[in-house]
Amino acid sequence: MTYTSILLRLLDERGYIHQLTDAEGLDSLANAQVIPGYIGFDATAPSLHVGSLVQIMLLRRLQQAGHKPIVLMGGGTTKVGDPSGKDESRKLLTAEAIDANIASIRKVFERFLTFGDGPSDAVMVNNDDWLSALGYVDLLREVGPHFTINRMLTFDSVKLRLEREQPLTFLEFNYMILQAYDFRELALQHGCRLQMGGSDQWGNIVNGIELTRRMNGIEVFGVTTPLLTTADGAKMGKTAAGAVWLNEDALPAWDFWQYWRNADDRDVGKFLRLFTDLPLDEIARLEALEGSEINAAKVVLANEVTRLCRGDEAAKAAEATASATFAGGGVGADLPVLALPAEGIGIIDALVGIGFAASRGEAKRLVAGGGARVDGEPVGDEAFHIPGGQETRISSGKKRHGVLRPA
RNA sequence: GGACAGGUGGCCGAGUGGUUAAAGGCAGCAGACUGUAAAUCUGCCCGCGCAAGCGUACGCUAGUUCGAAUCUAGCCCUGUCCA
Repeated sequence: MTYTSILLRLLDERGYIHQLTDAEGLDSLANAQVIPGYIGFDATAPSLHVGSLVQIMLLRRLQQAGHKPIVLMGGGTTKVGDPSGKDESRKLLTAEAIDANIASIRKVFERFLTFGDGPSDAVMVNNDDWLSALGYVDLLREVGPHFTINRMLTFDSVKLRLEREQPLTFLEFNYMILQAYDFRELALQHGCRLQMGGSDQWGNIVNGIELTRRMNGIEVFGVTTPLLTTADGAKMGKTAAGAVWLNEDALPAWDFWQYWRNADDRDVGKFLRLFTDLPLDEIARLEALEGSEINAAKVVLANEVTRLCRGDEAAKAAEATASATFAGGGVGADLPVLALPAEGIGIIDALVGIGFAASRGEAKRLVAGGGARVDGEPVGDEAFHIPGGQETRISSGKKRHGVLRPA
């Protein structure tokens, strides 16, 4: 359908919409009022990673369209221990750890959203505030009658596990009820009318909509985003170094920038639309670049995403490092640095010390395989000694570079 | 509580007494080709050691054996069915 509201047009043309519960209803509501809308986030780690970036940008778009983003932190659900990660039971986090995680995660949201008291200013809430106060019997009486086991069993999240004969605990089974309860609570407390989330959240969102209507007669809406994978089918956000964290202290800006710079050709347009504020005609131009020219578009992508998430300076520094390192064959300021002792250092120790190899064995294999370079020259001898006294460039493969600098 | 089937390296999954640091696949790393892309081909892929080798490792704990991922007992966990 053709949307008339600024919000849905914006979301549609930039590729955020996978499913809508009631497109027309939401469209006309968006024309009529400022919609408070929320997305829930985990508080299991001190930083979110790239996998959550679509949702964060979605809240940003909501605000750009004049509506009110609500960031729901799952402090209460995290307390129980998020069971969604298959069979391994996670360590339960202490309340203090969860609060610290939330504070840390908030720093990233402050870059993407404007917080405050105004009508379209963002707010952050914690479901611990209401979930922890719930009594079990009260919850059962209040919410229990609105869910049938029959229907709960039909949800994909449940059905798949049963079909595969994988464990599904009662805790997990109840998770959807708590999430549904969140939506109703936000509708009452904040006038929230919209929940957004990944496509895997569809069931939970629908439950929340049902529950809110049944208990309070309020009509609320849901939007899901497509499941984001890279063009070769992998989940987003994994690299050699591990997850691509959004927080600066969890992943240096240089590595963050590199992640985007190395995007698959086929993903460039999609990423530009989802993760940057560039106008669509500009994106269309960049996306149309062919052959090696697309690399220019990747640099723009890396710059823009890094700027949003880490700030302008970080983005500029990363780009400068990239051109010095790759185009100039020199060393950029953002590269990792290892102190070079006056007497020099062995190649193996250097590789391990700077973090290019996790163990000495791995470093040796790297050297044996021809992947280790010193000042651009391949080193094939694991006994190779790097002399001290002068700044030296060390590399693992063609992409990971570092600097040995005299102490 | 009972019967049966299971628990193997980041993941999946072979392996029923020595030749098993454990097939194969996926993921990952590196090389070649390129454009810091993809695809393809090649090599690597527990730790320490230059090496011989040593240390860890097949749910946990005790045993049998010259020798165990493989056999025995107990325990823990998961699934299916029964109560």
